[in-house]
Amino acid sequence: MEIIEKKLKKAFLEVLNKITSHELQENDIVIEIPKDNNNGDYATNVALKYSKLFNTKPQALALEIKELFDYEKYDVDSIEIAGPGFINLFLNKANLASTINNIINLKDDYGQWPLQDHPLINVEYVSANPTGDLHLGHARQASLGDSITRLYKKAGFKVIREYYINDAGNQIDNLAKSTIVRYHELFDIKMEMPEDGYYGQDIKDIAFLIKNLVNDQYLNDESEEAYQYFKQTALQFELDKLKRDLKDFGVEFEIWTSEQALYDEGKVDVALEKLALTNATYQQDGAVWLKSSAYGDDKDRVLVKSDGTLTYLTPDIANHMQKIDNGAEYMVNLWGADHHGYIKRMQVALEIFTGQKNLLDVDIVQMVRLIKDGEEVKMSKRSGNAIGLRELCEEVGIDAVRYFFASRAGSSHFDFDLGLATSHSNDNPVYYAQYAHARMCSILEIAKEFNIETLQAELLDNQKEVNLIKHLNEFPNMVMDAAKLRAPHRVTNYIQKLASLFHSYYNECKVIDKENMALTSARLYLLEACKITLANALALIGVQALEKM
RNA sequence: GUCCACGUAGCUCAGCUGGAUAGAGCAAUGGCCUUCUAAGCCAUCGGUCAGGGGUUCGAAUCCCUUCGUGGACGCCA
Repeated sequence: MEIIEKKLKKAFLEVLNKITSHELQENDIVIEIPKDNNNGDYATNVALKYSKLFNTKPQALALEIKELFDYEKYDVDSIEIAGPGFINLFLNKANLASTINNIINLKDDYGQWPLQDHPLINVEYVSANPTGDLHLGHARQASLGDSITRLYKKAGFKVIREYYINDAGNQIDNLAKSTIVRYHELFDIKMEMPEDGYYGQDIKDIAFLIKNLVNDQYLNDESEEAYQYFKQTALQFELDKLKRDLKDFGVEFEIWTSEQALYDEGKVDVALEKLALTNATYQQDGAVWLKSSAYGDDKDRVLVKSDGTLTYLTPDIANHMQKIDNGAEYMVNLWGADHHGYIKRMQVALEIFTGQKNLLDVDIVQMVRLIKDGEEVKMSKRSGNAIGLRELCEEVGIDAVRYFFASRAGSSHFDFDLGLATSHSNDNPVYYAQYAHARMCSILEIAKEFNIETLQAELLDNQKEVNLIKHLNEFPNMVMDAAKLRAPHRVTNYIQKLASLFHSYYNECKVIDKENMALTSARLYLLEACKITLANALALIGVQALEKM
């Protein structure tokens, strides 16, 4: 893959190393596309950045670079020095033609980087308790997590997607108890809900299902068998619902790790034993503690409670150890903001285990506030009628929800205005991008019967055409940057810009001109390249590229 | 109280590994369909980048500090 920026970096590196003996690397050179076309097709600040290092003035250094630059080799028409010492490049058209041909040849693979020499990355996200419906925070995590893993793959990283199911612990007992209460209600028997009971409609649905299956068989049955039946049935129901909702949302996982299975397979015990061997644990007040404070945590953490049961941390450590056993060499977790304080202890636990730091990065995804009529809609577990992922998709549409969540950095607080998203759904940015794609398809459809001539890129001399090509050319770089930063909103920014450049071009230039097939052909090549790139970008965030609207 | 994140246009947010005049969408105002899809385009309006200091050729961006918002500070998960 020949990228113009990369070529130019090499070019400047060559020149700079001629001027001085300082050993600069390719990464030391920054090539950017100026906002103003008058400042060239590309620009660099190397003269400003390194004049001090070279013991000269920016302007003088820039002038020297200009003299030594190999114009022919790099298809550069001219260089201008501007402002305090910016070096602005004006490209020759040969560069633009190669961009278009390259995209059309690669098609779906445009933007795909070769497999990187980088460890296998495990990305865990959503991991909501199987005790109710997915809420908007989960939806945001699902959208971001899925887009991040798609970006990783496009950037050439090996990645595995994981959902950790908390199917053990108090919340599952509360699920079972809540189901039992609802089941009895169906026979007009009033029972007391557990303190942290679940009040959602889904629990009533499970109770109804159980009634249909076993009728009154488990009424007032306090046996372990009956309890296990309620628990397992409810769990299975919730899990199936989770998987279905996520799949409908376009979000899938290679691995579903069961917390209970970690217990059953003895992996939690093994983790505890291994930790004990490192001398990083101690006994106090009848509990087993992890010496996490010695590694930068605020305080030590309990692993085994004095009643013999485990804290949430312990099986989660086993979970992360299993990831490593399964080949993960780098791990990323997306957690809700309420788990913020939990990051350090997990990183510490992994450090104690492996002796390595920086194995795990945790990205915090801030909560989503739902706004309706200018006021926050309070989500109450008790009321059981909160708006979740499924309801939101039904009202707004999957593409719009995915786009909306992908377009905002997870670290920022996010108010989701339901009124805006529903009543003004036609103004949603996702339609803007999809409409651009549909328009491109429409023209290409009409032009299907034409006899297309070979590409003469020099005919594409309209400024808007040049801007489009330059933006298309940036796609692979955007993919790599967005992947490394785990920032899917860079993709939506890219999409908005591409759609905007295209819509603007569309209104200024008519693509099809039967009197001038050479120009028409050139524009059709450009259009095809735009369509491929836009579709590839939309695929990164799981949004459909519509052919018709 | 301690720790972390965030604070950019009326609203929701980009820009933050320092660069040229701070951007987009929505909202507001005025134009553009006998012409490849008007879910579009063009123009206008809109900013003390929370406040204050510092670092330097240059700061929304990096550092310090004050204020504000959210979150975390369990032998809950």
